[in-house]
Amino acid sequence: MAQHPSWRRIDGPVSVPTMPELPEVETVRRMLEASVIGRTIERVRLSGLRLRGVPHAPGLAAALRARTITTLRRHGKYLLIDLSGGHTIVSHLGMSGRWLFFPGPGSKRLDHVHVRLEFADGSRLWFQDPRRFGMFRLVPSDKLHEDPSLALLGPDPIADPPTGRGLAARARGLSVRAKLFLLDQRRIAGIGNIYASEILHRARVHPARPAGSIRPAEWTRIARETRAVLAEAIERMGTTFSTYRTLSNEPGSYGDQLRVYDRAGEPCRRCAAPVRRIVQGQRSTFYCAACQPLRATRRRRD
DNA sequence: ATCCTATCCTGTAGGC
DNA sequence: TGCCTACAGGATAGGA
Repeated sequence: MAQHPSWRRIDGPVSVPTMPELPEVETVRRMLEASVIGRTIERVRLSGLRLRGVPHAPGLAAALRARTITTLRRHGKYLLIDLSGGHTIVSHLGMSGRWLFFPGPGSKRLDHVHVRLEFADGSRLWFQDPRRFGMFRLVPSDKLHEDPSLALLGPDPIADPPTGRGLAARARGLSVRAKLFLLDQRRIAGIGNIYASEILHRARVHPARPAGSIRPAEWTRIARETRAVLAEAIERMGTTFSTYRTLSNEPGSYGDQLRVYDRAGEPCRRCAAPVRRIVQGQRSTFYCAACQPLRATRRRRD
């Protein structure tokens, strides 16, 4: 995959696109990797507000201080920031979380910043999250597998690309609907509401199909489109809606590629039938009734 | 096993 | 122009 220019080291204030699903978190990971590896935390300021309804652990600031960032990893939508001394920051962007990196010293007035890390050279890394659905926790690195949020996660589809055979095996006998199957982080980690609709549209599988009724050839398409959609979205630095943009940071451009998401009533890009919106699990699903029949039909080519 | 609802939150868009 | 309300959704707990 071609190295995107924005993944190089950044010289201006940096933040990253949302809405955060796997491709957006991977974009964050790559951008931070280019900026913060090897930096040592000198000062820590916390907002004191709860994230995801949970207060910061006592001693969090002290535990972060004097630690050096060694590695940035990702599993699904979780970003893992390894520190010297054997601890790892487990972070999740929730709905509105953002990481911001400022290469130089200075002060900036900004609302909803919950964690401010200042490095020895004056550069700064901030975690901002207006809606506070996000997560920022420090966990012993050797206990990550016991972490309640991480322990149950399914395979990451980038590290461990799904196959039709594998998905079909996991879906055998299940009545859960296709869209909710893809959304369930215990089955596959990283697919959110936008990409679930996109994957099923490209795979031509109706979102309300019971997972156990989906045929092997259809699972093969779902697996292939999962890999393709995620790879293309990462290439384009994710999906960004118009509200989000910063000075030196391009927004993700995958939004231009969306075929059904948020396009209710607009023509399907494949067959021009109007895109439909339904609600599954209290959230919107978008699909094309013509391209994604509710009943499996015989097709010329799969 | 699965479904449903509620919870946590604020910014945005729509109606009037 | 401003006020009000509905809506957006990731993870998770609890009840059916």
